[in-house]
Amino acid sequence: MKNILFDFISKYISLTEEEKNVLLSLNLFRTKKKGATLLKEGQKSKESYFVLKGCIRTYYVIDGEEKTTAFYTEMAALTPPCVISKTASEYFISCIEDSIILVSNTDMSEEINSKFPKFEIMCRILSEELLAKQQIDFDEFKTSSPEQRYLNLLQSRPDLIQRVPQHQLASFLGIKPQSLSRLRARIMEKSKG
Amino acid sequence: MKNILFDFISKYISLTEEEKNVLLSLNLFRTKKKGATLLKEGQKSKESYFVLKGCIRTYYVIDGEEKTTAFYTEMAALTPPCVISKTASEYFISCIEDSIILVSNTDMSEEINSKFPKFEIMCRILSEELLAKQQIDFDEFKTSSPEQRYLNLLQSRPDLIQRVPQHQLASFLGIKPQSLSRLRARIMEKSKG
DNA sequence: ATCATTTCTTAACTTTAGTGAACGAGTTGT
DNA sequence: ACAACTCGTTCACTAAAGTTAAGAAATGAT
Repeated sequence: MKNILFDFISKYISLTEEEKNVLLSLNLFRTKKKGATLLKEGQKSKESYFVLKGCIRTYYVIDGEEKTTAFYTEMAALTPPCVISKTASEYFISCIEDSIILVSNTDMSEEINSKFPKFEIMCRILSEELLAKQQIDFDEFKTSSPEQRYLNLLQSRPDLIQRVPQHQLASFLGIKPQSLSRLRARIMEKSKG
Repeated sequence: MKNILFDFISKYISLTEEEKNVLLSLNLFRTKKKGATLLKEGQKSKESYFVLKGCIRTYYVIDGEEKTTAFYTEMAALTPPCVISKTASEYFISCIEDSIILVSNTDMSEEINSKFPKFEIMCRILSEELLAKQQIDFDEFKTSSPEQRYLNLLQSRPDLIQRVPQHQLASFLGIKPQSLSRLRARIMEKSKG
């Protein structure tokens, strides 16, 4: 697990052994069971997450229905909007699989950032990259039909289709589970005929 | 114009008069005519933008058709994904109105950030905030129908409906111009009957 | 192992978006 | 002033997603 973390960090900054030890001494790794909840709607939180192994999802409950909007798998980082805005969370976060998550909190991060300006720089670069990546994803979503979105997902994150329940995939694609079933049948039909 | 910039910055960090002067001495303000292009598809760029006055849009050309995905108005910042990934741009940026834009470039920003760690912190916070805000927008988009999206926009950015052409608004909402016309007629009908 | 629950698929029907075409209003360029 | 465009709207038609309901398959709990 340590290696996954340090491999990730090394893409942005280089750490000395001492710095690595400081990080490890904070004991941030958590193992979570499938189905475990990390954050609930209405809750306040200062926690950010980094997925070392497994898969977590964010979902809203709207009119009693779960609407899954994002999946985070290995090497993905998530700071919920409520942590930034210091307001109550509008959504839930839970584990889709047994997972190992690095959980950090804002106060601790601020402290580390002020002690090690390197981290401040990493956080800035990481945020910029995530923002750019999300802009592209959002644009792709806006400019595609549900069917194209599904085909794109098949290309870009084929693992998700395997490890995530269909009804959660559906709302991730912005449609109902029945529509996803139908759309998949339609695609199969096309590739046959 | 200076005031708009410094008011914006003051939300994140406080600047001394000297620091303000350093910023102004860089001469970053640009006035642009309606229709002027800031970035073209296929082009490489190191420029980031901050809108002081006016409105700019990002759009793709897909199968010969313009697909507008975002609008940036007063006090909005934009670093195109291609600047972060150092690749050729996938989209265009142009002015919808006569605008005053602050244009900065990566090399200059890096230099300022290393000289004034304050700016590094501001950039990190700003990126985190924009990321959080965009996550919410994306989630809202995914969980809404086109009609709901239009009604939301009417609430959250009523000025856009006035200052932006309908067909650009349509692709921003993820639909065709004809569908937006129809959808608006439908809403009018409902509020009457 | 069995029962209960959840998940996925299918189907029929309704609603809405996409498509192609036409029209009038407003703009631009000459 | 005129022609050429662009833009927004409307219409008829097609295609696809939402809705409601039912049943099969998979999962979980006792």
